[in-house]
Order: sequence, then structure tokens, then C-alpha cells
Amino acid sequence: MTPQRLMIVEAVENSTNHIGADEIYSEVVAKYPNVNVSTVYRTLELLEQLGLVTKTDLGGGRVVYHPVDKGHHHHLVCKECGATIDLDESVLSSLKDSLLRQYQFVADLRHLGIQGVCVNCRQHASQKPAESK
Amino acid sequence: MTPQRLMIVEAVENSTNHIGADEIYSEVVAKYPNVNVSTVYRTLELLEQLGLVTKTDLGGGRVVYHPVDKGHHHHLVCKECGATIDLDESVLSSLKDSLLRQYQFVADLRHLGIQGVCVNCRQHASQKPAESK
DNA sequence: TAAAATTCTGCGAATATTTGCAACAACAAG
DNA sequence: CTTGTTGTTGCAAATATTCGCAGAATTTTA
Ligand SMILES: [Mn+2]
Ligand SMILES: [Mn+2]
Ligand SMILES: [Zn+2]
Ligand SMILES: [Zn+2]
Repeated sequence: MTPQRLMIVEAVENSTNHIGADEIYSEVVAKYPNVNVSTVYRTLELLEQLGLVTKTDLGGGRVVYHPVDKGHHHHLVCKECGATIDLDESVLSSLKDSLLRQYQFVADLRHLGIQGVCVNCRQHASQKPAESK
Repeated sequence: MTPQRLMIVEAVENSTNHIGADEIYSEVVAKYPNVNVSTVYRTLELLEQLGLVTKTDLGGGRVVYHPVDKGHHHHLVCKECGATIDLDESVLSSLKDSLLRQYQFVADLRHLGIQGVCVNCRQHASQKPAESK
């Protein structure tokens, strides 16, 4: 457990909710000026393999990390407005179960980002049928 | 419909199964030497928005494209051995339905890559409990 | 301790993809 | 035909992430 790893873990744990690699890097580099981004990425990969953090692609180039001990959940991400809706883990547990039963496949569905269109954006789209120019 | 777009569409349609942006580019550049990768990516994005192709991240930096008219399906991707198992669309339709009912969210689940560990790799792992050095 | 083996790091380069911009092409109006 | 408008391209630079490598730090062995 090196100082840089410690600070990276700290940054992830202290984050309110999700945190990106760039934010972690900024936070760490403030106290420890000569850390490298590679180390941040490598440490995050390690933490992921150890099952301490989850990595989630929320779309649009935003990949975020989340400590496992702060609750499992998933996210619906609206491609139109970018809104993210929290989703309880139970919604995906039946899928996970059926993949295990039917395919003996252990799906890694800890913290998923599901792309789509939210209610608001769907309503707005139908209210504006004449999209035109 | 420009010549470069035509050739990109052709490359995707002619592909046996999945095809990556780099492969499309190689194929197109052979006949039309001064196309640019940007055009390939831009065209693929366009085709995706038009609902003609699906884009899927199969993990490990492999993003592949697939024409919609060649059947909908999903993939289980083993993180250990890289094997991909085909999955019928029906397996995810119940999830899609419940997201629509409970959250009024239209999930974009046309061609998903689900990460995890396959049967073989799981058995091998348990047969080798003494992983050691 | 000293030497050897291992692990971790910073750095710079590679990778895949996206973006801004200016030239270019198609096309409509005058 | 001349002009203006719009959409498409190539190029070069930005972005996020990964990788090889050689040196530093650590741990193991003798
Ligand atoms: Mn989350
Ligand atoms: Mn497929
Ligand atoms: Zn929305
Ligand atoms: Zn496997």
C-alpha cells in the first residue's frame, strides 16, 4: 500500500457519489504533485479486481468509479438530456439469475449504465411532432 | 449519399458478423485511398442514429458494428478467456419491459455486450484452488 | 547485511475515438 | 451563370485510456 494508492482510495471513498479518473487525479495531484495518471488508472483497475470499486460507463465519454461499500445500484442514462435515474439492484437480479441458470454465465452486473430515453424527453418529442428545421 | 458513405455501408452489410471501425476503414481505403477515419466514425454514428446499425462494446477495446437487418441478439463476453456467447433478444426483453413499465424509460438494448465469466473459466478456477505462484 | 527478485512508479509513446476548422461539393435562388 | 446556403469531407489536434520500459522502492533470500 503505497502513498499514491492510499490517496487514490481515499479520493474514491470520500466522493459523494460517482467520481471520474480525472477528478481523482486532480485531487491526488494537489497533495502529491508528481503522481502520474497512469498510476491512477492502474490503481483503479486493481481496486476493481479486488472488488472494492465498480467502474461504470455512463455514456458520452464519462466513465465513473464508485466504492462498493456505498451500496449497489444501477443507472438509467438518458441519451437526450443526460439525466441519470437510479435503479435498485433488484431490477437486474432476475436477469443475472437467468443468465446463470440458462448459460452458467456469471454476469458482472454490479453497477450498470443503461442507455435510453427518459419520460420527459419522450413526451417532449411527441409534443413537437413538427420538428422541421 | 456520398461514395465514401456508400462504401462504408457496404462494408458493414457485407461483414459476416461483427466488424470494427478499423476493419471498415481498411476495406474502404483499399478502393478509395484518400478517405479519412473520421468519415468512417461519423458515418457509423449517422447509421446508428438512423437505426441501421448497432454499436456494441464487447470489452477490451473492441467496439464492433452490426447491421440491424441481420438479426437482433446480444452477447455474453467472458473476461477471462474472451469467448463470446450469443444470446437471444428475448432474454433481455423482460428487462426492457419492466424498465418501460416502472420507469417509463425506453432502454436502448438492441445489441448488448454483457461482461462476466463463462462456465469453462469458472470450472478451471475451481479445479485450481491452489493458484499460488 | 548484501545481493537477488519482485513490485510499483513516472514517463513518453501508442491506441481508439472525437472535435474544430477550413476547403469542397451539391444545390437553390436570383 | 453567379451567388449564397447547406451539408460533407480531410486534416490536424484534443481526448481518454492503455502500454512498454527503465529506474526506484520494496521484499526475499542468502
Ligand atoms: Mn451509481
Ligand atoms: Mn452480435
Ligand atoms: Zn431525458
Ligand atoms: Zn471464459
